[in-house]
Amino acid sequence: MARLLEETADLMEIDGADSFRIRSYRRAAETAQQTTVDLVEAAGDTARLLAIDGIGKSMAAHLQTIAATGQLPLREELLAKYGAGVLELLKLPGMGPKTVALFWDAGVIGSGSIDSVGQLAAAIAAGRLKGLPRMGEKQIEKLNKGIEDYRRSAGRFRIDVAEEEAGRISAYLMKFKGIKKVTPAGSLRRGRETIGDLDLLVTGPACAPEKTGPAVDYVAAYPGIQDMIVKGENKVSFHVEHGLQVDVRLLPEASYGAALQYFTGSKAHNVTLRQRALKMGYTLSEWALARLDDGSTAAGSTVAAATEEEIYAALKMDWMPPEMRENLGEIDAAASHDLPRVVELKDIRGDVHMHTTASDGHNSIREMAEAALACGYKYIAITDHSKNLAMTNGMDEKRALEQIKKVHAVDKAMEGKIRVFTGIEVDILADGALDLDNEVLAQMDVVIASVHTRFEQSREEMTERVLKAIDNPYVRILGHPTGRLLLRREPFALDLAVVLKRAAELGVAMEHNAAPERLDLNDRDLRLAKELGCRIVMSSDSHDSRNLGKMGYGARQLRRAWLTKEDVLNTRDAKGFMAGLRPRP
DNA sequence: GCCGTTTTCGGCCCGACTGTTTTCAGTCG
Repeated sequence: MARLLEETADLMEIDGADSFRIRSYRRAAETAQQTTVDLVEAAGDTARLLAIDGIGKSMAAHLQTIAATGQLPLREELLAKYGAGVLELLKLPGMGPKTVALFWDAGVIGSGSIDSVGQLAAAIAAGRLKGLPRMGEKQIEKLNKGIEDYRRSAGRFRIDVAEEEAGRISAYLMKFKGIKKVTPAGSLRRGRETIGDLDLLVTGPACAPEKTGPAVDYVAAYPGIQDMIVKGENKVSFHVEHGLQVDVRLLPEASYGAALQYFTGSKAHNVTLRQRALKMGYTLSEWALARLDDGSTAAGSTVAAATEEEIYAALKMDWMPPEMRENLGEIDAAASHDLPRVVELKDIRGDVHMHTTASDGHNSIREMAEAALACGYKYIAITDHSKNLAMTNGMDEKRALEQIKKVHAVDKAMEGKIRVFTGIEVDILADGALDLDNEVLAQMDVVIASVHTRFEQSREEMTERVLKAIDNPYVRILGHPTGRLLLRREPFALDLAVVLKRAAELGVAMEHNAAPERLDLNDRDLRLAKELGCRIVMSSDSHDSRNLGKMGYGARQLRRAWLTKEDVLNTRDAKGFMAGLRPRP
């Protein structure tokens, strides 16, 4: 639904529709993407749709049409007019709706075509763009480069990959005298699971207005740059390895808070925030929150600019963590001082999903325990794979029982500095049965059940399979519930709401697998899990002692889902954690 | 197309950068 609405908005823009009408479609698309309401189900009840912010009478009817037919007539109509290929054309850098419309009017691209990028490339090669308005030599060259970039563009990047790149660039920038601070903003700061491009804010004396020249030159000399996109007074944009786009912004220290707020976003959060500012007689930009003197100019006196806290305070709001800034109600909550205190990484006291050399891990039980102790944890559970996963050297019943003894030995050897629980990540077989006998599972402290095979099952089969697995009374946690691998493998088909409801009844906890390639459940599904009464356990799923420290990526997803300490079982001490798990039969 | 401590009509966020413009349009975030 989100995709159809978004594409309709794109097409309407090419068609020259009213921009505010277009905005409504985009807003509805965003809502469809983020809501925990099952829109197909809600389509039967118009009042439920109308209750959603940004959904009015027309949009509700559109949603109902999509739910019933899988199509939106307006989109079909515009696609027929301009050709399906224009949607791809819009993704080219520097290519917007006006340019698409220009090319369509000029016959450069045609209706019915699905390869508008190819058509455009051919038109450029044939020199058919010459003479069109705004199509000077440089513009055409830019389009050509845009096509090249697009054809090898990498799209989105995992949060850990983006963070490492940010670290490298920051280290380089900090060597410049006069640069005092480098802060990642944008979706990285908001902790999104994938990042489209990297926003880096830079400040210090070298970033003072009209004196940025040398600093800009230094930024532009970063050795990792593959090609330069933009080099201006306050902004340098370039691509680094794998096509990741980096936007570096230089800002004076006095504006740093305004800039950080602005470039952290999200866009939707900022739009709503600026509307609020206007109502209060202010205007908000990356430079400052300023008084709107007589409405004629924005040159009023500065109200707040140096820190985010003072800007939010001037707007009569509480400051909120960046992870919450998605325009999902946080602005109202901050204004009425009702923001929940979301969980923090330091609240996490134990990690109960990790592997050792007994299956496919790289370290011994003892090494994992020592590393976890160094992370400040009070307890861990050792949860190696079961025999069905032969490629991981998964354990059969006999080895699993031996492993219990080894874990007990290490637990004892740690002398109470850290508790080491026994456990298993037992495979959920294709029919929903578990891979190890109940007699063995009964002896494990932490039984995590996970799907690792036969991802291609139908939604019905997979849902039955998982329901059957969690019905087993020894299962205490459902591991990586949707099985996705970010940017590599889609989640398997599953009626998650049904599973979550049943898990809540049974007392089976949902894992949030914090490994940056999984982050499973995702933020929206975590919200849904909370709404349906599930408890969450966050785990690192470490296969190497060095990965124990990567829990922070998961913590950010929990914060994005507005989860509090109380919602997450492993914020409790060892005793409280075990008491919060499903009781053993 | 949505929405209401300005409003059921008439509003709807803000600025940087680029190219080809001689004062601005288009794109981007």
